[in-house]
Amino acid sequence: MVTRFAPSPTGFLHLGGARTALFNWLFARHHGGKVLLRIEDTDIKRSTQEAIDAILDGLDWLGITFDEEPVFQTARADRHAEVARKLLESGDAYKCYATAEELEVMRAEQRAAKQPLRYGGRWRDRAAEAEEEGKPYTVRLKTPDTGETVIEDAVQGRVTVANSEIDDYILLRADGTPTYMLAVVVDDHDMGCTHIIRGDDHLNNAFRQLPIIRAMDRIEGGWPDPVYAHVPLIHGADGAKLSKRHGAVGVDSYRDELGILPEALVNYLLRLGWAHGDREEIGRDEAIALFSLDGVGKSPSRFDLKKLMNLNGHYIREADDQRLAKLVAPRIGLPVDKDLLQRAMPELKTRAKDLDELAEGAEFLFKKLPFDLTDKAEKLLDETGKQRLAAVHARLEGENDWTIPALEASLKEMAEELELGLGKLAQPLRAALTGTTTSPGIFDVLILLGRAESLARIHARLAHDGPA
RNA sequence: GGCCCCUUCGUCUAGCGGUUAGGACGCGGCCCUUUCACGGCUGAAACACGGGUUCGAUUCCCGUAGGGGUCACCA
Repeated sequence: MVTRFAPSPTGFLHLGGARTALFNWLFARHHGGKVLLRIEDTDIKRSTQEAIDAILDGLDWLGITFDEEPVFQTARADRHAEVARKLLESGDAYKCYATAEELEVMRAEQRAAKQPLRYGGRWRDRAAEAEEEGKPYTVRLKTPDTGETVIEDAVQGRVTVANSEIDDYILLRADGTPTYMLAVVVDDHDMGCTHIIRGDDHLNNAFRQLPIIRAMDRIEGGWPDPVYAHVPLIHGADGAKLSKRHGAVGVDSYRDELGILPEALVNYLLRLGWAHGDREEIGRDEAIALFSLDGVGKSPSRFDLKKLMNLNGHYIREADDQRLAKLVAPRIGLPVDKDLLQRAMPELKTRAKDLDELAEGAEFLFKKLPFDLTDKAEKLLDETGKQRLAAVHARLEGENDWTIPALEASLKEMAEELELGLGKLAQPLRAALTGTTTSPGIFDVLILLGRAESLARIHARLAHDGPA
């Protein structure tokens, strides 16, 4: 059992591609088979090394690994041409001398006449004529023109297309290079792929590719039909195929710009178009255990950032503190004490849905006096706020047991004496300590900052003659 | 336009002839509470429409409508 992911390197790793890769990977792992990677770089003009690196990098980040070295399609051009030649020799393909310009004119006429756009087989039954000798030609597949082709798709079910709908398309370009349509089929065969799991934008292609497979099976044998599984596409919020205009579509921007954890994206992508009863939060190992093509739905799904974010919050809460500290540190615009950051993590991580929010929440730890307060925090330190802060300061100065239970007992007692809610003391204190109105529990903040720093920050506020 | 596919709350989905149509995100309320979160409870919210088949259709069949995909010497 062999599956494969076959991206064309014309950009970053697209979300849709990532999900296709994930499904192939899960399917293979579930069945104890192999997943292979093939880079479809036959479009030399659009393929770049950066794109290849970006795709490899994205897959690696998601933890999608392959069982063999990647196959580069361009390196196999000779083999593709060889298959084309066999098809030519057997009469399953023929030489076509029509030029690109002629064909464009033909299509324009068909469009104008509202006819279906077809090649029509103008060179199909003409043996290469003498006068064409030496002229450039393309090699076209001679597809059957009667009957119909049926595919039992593992996701889409039975799909039937009349053979008359299938055009004689080009296998080899005039310069002798293979087209995608030929290359995929040959490579899938040579790589031993048994299951083709891909986006359903390829469903129509399957009907065009099958004739090559069947012809080769007739010619040399050993070319069985693969099992096809065409997975519905991911759409944007507007219901159209996900593209650049929908904003972030590369997995790298989810990592770098949105601060998403790979396990969150994997879980989200898994649930987009696939389900196993009511299960929502599914880790990697469990995904392997549960995955099957039966669970893949037939309708396209829309990408919902809110839900991804929610899942991300879940995985942040579950993530190891040391790992989080490492990921968050570079996102804080201040020199960071990694140790302190890690110690604070249990309190910080319940309050963030992405790594930037986490960084934002951690910022107060690393501020240096004097620092500014947010407007809301400033308002908490009005006359009464300052009075209460002064009282708290006095109380804390006399506190030698700097632990959560002791500080909590102390301030609660104080609040009772003053007949105030604890919040009346905690909020001004929070403002002075963190410069903001939201933070982890006030006693956690006191402990994290430590006695000296806490008292210094309070003192700085009391000494400060700012507005209000 | 031809061909192919799809259609359950706003979104992701469960359902595979008989259910008070379930869960999750988001949204509202309540609880917890030192803020913000987390967590718990709770509410509003869906079977596109029309015909069949059937004792009975969300479920099966056929239309209609809507959406999507695809029609290159791109992949």
